[in-house]
Amino acid sequence: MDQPPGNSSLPRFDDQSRPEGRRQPLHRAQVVETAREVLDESGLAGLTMRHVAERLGVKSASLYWHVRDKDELLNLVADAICAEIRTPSSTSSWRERLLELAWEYRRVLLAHRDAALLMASTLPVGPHRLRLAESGLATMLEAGFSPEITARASLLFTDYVTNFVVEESRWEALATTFDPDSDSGDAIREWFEALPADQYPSLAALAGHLTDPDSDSRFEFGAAILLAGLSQHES
Amino acid sequence: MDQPPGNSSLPRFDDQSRPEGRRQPLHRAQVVETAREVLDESGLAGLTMRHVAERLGVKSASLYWHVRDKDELLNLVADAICAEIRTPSSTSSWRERLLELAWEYRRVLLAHRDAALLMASTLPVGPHRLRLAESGLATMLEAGFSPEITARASLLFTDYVTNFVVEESRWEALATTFDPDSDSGDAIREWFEALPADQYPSLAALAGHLTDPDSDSRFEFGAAILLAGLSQHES
DNA sequence: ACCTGAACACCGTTCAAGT
DNA sequence: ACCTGAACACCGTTCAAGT
Repeated sequence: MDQPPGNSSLPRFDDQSRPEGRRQPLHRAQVVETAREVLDESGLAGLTMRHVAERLGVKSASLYWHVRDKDELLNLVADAICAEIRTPSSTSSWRERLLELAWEYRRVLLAHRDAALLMASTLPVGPHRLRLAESGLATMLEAGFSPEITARASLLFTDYVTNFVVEESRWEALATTFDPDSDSGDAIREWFEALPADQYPSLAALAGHLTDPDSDSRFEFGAAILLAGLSQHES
Repeated sequence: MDQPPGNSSLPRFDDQSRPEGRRQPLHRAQVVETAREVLDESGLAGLTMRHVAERLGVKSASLYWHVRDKDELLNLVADAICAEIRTPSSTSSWRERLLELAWEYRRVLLAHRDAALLMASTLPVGPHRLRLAESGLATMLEAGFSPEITARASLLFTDYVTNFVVEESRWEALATTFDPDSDSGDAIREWFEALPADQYPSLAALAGHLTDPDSDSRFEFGAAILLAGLSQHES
């Protein structure tokens, strides 16, 4: 295991303005698309330059002509996934729009294996991820929140969704590891219940709730907390 | 780069109950302590079995006698770091106790390189990390919150702190990469300001606030939002 | 009981060389 | 312009063998 990347550079996404005239500009898009397929099948740990190259019928060294390094490829894949996000219309209240945006973002993250982990490992610098941020910021600015509150709350909200899905996916993977048959995560709950009650009385008592598999409901709960806290700052 | 680990098993931390009589039980603690030193010096990406072994004057294969695998070692290091957390006393209100716990947890995370990333990559199954969770849960239960709200809010709060520090550290590393001299992150702010204003008007306008380097203030803001939202559920 | 040697099956990346 | 061969400098982990 290694550390997530994402700290190396701030790329520009101006690839639509190519030298023109040539007719193999598919190549870079092909690499990204293939990487997305590898991610879906093998997860982030299985997304290696060598596997992507192999699937393209090419040697791994060839990828470095199309892409600066693996970090850039990960950024491109992350942005490609975020292209699926449908930004909410402007007809509803700021609460409804933020809530809709949160559910929509989560939906897309859950649609691709390890997508949340990829977002957490990568800087939000692609056009579609910027579009997601822009949507949240614009919603709050229009609602009359101050620039400072808007900026901070928007980061808070995006990070909430991303990290919720990271934990949600990790929990699901763990539960199926320990309970290959049932999907209820009983083994994990029993582990909490078996904790020494003199040292960890609350943990043992709340084992059932801490391992609650209803992640939709848990997601809604957190989002509601954030929105309620945010209302405090409404102008 | 690889994917964070943490999904492999649910260890028991009962190492104080050893077979007795022998007198080299320092070994495992030595390995963990050395790994913590390597983490502090080289970060999570530099924390490899081979480096830990080398620093101990031993071959990497030897580590596998003391530790099942790297994931277990990471769990032990994570818990060793969390041993530094001083849990707040019970004399104050639930708000004050949760807030104090959050600041204290963040303080410890910031005291060790990549500590937040390590917590995010690892399951909270060690005794000191359980103690941290127990403290938050007990605080809320005593304040009269329902078991369900307590469990969900406590997870929300812990994850908030962890992920805030992950982002905070990432941002700091990025800022010093682009502005080696100044610590103000000017280059990143300018990158946001240079975004096409017709597509990303809010992002460009809020560039200054989005790159605000006052992370103490941003941390306080998020914690206040969570506490305010939580008050809604007070019994 | 503890450690080593040596290997296995991987990584990301570079670079001269081919076409 | 694009790809290959071959290497470099790494990884985590296993396992027979030493002491």
